[in-house]
Amino acid sequence: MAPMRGERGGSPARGARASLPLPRRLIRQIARHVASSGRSLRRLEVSGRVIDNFDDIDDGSDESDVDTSQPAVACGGNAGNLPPADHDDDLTSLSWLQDRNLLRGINLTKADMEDTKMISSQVIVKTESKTPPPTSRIPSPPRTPCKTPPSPPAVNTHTKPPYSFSCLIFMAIEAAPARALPVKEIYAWIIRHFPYFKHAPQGWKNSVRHNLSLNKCFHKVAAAPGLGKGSLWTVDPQHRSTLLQAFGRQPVPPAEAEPESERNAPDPQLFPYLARRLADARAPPGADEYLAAATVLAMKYGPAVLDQLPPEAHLVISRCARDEHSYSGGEERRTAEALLNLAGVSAHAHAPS
DNA sequence: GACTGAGTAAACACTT
DNA sequence: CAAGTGTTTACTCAGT
Repeated sequence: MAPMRGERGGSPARGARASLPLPRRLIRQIARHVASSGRSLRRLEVSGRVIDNFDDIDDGSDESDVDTSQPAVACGGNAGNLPPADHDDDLTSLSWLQDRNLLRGINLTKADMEDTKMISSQVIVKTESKTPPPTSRIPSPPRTPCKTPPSPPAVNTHTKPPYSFSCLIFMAIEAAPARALPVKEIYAWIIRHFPYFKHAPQGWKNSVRHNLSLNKCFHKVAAAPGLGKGSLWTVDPQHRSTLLQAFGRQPVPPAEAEPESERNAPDPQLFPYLARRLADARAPPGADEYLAAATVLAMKYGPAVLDQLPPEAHLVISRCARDEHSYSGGEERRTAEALLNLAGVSAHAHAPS
C-alpha cells in the first residue's frame, strides 16, 4: 500500500477573512479531510455563505483555535493546488474519525453544529486525484478490525468493480430519489457508474435479476403506472444495515497509481444527489437519514470508512436498523448528527424552515 | 472437508 | 411472437 504523500506544500498563509460562518479550525479540518482523501475541496457553503478561497483559512499559524499538531493545509479554490499530506501522522484524512467521539474528533461544539449547514452538493470533489485516498493508513478501530488494509476503490474501468452485485444494487436504489428503481434503471445506474459493465458479457444482468430475486434485502413493490414491464425494487429497511455492513466488508483492491478517471469508483455526482434527498426531508432526520448518511460516507470514501467509524456511530447505525432512534441528547444524538455532517448534510437542513 | 456467500449459466413462466 | 422481467435450480469458486 503506497503511503500517501503530499506533492506540494500548503499555500502561503494569507490574511484570514474577518469572520467566517464557522470556526476556521473546523473549515480547515473539513478541507484537510477532503484533501487528504486525495481530492480537492473547491467550494463550501456554510450558513448560506460560500467559501471558495481556502487560502483565507489556510495556515492558521495566527489562529488561536489552530491545532498546532497539524500542519497547515490549503485547499485551494483553483484546481490542483491541493496539498496532500506530507505528514503521515497528521494528515491521515480520517484520523479524526478514530476518536472515541466523532464530534470530539473534529472538535465540533454544539454551536458549531447549529451554525453548520453543509450541503454536499456544494462540496465539490474534484475528479482528478493526485494521490489515492488515505484510508489505507488509518488504523483499524477496536470494534471492527479490518483484516484487509482499508483503501479506496481503485479499479480500472475495464476490470470488475470490487463490489458484489447486492452492493451495486443497493447503491443504485439508494441513489434513486424514491429509493425504488425498476431493474432497467438499476442496470443503467450500474453501467453509468461502473463502465466496466458497458462491455461486460450480458450475463451480469442475469446476475442482477438473480440477486434481486434471491436476496431478502430487496423487495419488489407494485409497479408504477406506465412503468412498462417489471416492478420497482426497493431495499428492505430491516435489511438496510445488513447491506451497509456487507458494503463495509467489500474487499478493496490495493490502490493503483492510475488516473482517477480510469478508476471504477462511483461517480462523485452521486453524493450530492443523495445529500439533496436527505436535505429535502421535511421532518427531523430519522433512522433512514442516518443510515443514508452512512451510505453517503461509504460511497464517498470507500466502504472501508465504515470500519473507521467509532463505536458510537455503529451504535447509532445499528439502532437505526432496529428503528430505535431516540437520540435524546448526549453523545448518541451528536454522533448521529455528526454522521450527517460528515456526509455533508447538516441535520438542520431537515428542520422546517 | 464442510460450510457459506457470491457469481454465473440456464431453463422456464409470465408480462408487455 | 419477441423482448424484457422474475424465479428457480445447479454448478463453480473463494474464503473461513
